[in-house]
Amino acid sequence: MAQLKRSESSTTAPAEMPTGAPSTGAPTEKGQRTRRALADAALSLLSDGRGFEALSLREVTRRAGVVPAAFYRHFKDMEDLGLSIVDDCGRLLREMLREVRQARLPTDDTVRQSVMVFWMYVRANPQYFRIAANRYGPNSAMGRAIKSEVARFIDEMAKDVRALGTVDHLSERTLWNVCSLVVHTMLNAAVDILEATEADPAAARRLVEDFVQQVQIIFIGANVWRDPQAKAATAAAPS
Amino acid sequence: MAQLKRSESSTTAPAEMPTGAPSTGAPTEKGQRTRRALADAALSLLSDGRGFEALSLREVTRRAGVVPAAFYRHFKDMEDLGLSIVDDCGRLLREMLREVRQARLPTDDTVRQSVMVFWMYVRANPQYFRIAANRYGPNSAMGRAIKSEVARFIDEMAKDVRALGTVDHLSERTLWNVCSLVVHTMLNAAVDILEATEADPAAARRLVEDFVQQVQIIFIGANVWRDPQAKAATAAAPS
DNA sequence: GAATTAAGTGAACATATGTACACTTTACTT
DNA sequence: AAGTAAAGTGTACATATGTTCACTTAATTC
Repeated sequence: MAQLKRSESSTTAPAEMPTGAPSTGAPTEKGQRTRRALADAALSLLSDGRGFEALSLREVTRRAGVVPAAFYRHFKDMEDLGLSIVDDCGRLLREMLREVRQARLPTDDTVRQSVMVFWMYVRANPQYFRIAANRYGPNSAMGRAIKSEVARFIDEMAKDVRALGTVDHLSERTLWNVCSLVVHTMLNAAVDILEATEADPAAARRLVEDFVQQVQIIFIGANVWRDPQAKAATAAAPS
Repeated sequence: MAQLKRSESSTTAPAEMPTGAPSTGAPTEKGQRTRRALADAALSLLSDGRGFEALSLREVTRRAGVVPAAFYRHFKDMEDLGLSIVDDCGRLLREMLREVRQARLPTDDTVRQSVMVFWMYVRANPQYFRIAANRYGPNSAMGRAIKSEVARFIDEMAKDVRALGTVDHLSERTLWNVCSLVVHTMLNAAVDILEATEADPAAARRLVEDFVQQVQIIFIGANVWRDPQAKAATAAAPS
């Protein structure tokens, strides 16, 4: 349930055959290479500021330097490709989280330091953050997959923040809410920053600073927040 | 500069001829009607959870009950249509802001009450909020237009909040940052809520509550925040 | 009511797309 | 080295798209 429903085509390995058959079935190395080429082609097209839905199969194969028919050797259809990409993206996000986790620091600096790790990842893998812009579109399988991946990310982050011991007064739901706010702000920022970074690097740095401040404000708010217990201190309106 | 660069085809009126010519040039009533039909068709297609870029001209005309060629009597191309829609959307947002402004209330309840107005608007005009999902895609004219419209919205909101007199300690930039955070959170929420509202109304209400809490936390954080003047109280890291 | 202009139609075009099939090439296994 | 299955090719077809043009219909103005 909490696990992202992975498509048949897991990205890295071909999901080893359940029945023995050890001899055949293992995909060749070149196979993996063009598979990656297709994914990269899609990502590069996505980087031109277009939505995934606006991509055509032929376009992708063209960019990958392959004939259209070859596509089907690797993916069932475009949707399958999309899911595979989202999968990779999730892996990256989780790796990033792990890195942030390792960098234990004095409390209030944690935010800025974490943002710097984030920013580093964004610059190193722009394509993967750009697809965050496709995170809506509920009826598309890709949109759903991204949402699922983001939820997972929020879950892990909530656990991490909880472990810091600085938010003991927050209920589970409130904490999750806070983390959700931070993550979505982060994804928004990633897209904006990437957009600016090519045109005006100085503006991009300013955006990063703004993002730092936003996250700091959120955490300040979270620290001060008191969950309503018994008496409703926060809500007085009847509606 | 601050004004959204409107396309040739302003939505409501045909931007009266510069030179006199008072007799001809006025578009007929039926003309306006199918023009609206086209926009509505696009909106309804958008509501299926697809991105604007994934819409085809023929699809729109089909849904509007018009032959493809008729499209060109009203819009130069799909991009033109998109800009027109964004324009309408901006009008709606500003109307919403005006309504929130009128409802002056005890300070802390302002948030909840404002959110309720917002929520009302979302339910009344789902289509227009759904297109917020298309707010990325920097290279598309539509994406840029939406961004411009959102920026305008943030500007007005910042002015309103400033007028409340509860954030005198915040610098312009910090205030703008806070409002930006709120607005983007609002747009995110709108999309999520609309998605849920059809499948599970109870979940939708919960999302609204979560959104209320997020905004409250942001404003609490903003109230506590102190802009660094001279001594840097917030940032101690060298990097 | 005739004239004029906007709005809508139908057919046609060149082009792009997704998918299928039989085929050749490449790489791995024994 | 031979055999086998995967990976890649080329061609083909049905379908969808954007745009055009000459045309009919409807509305507005004099």
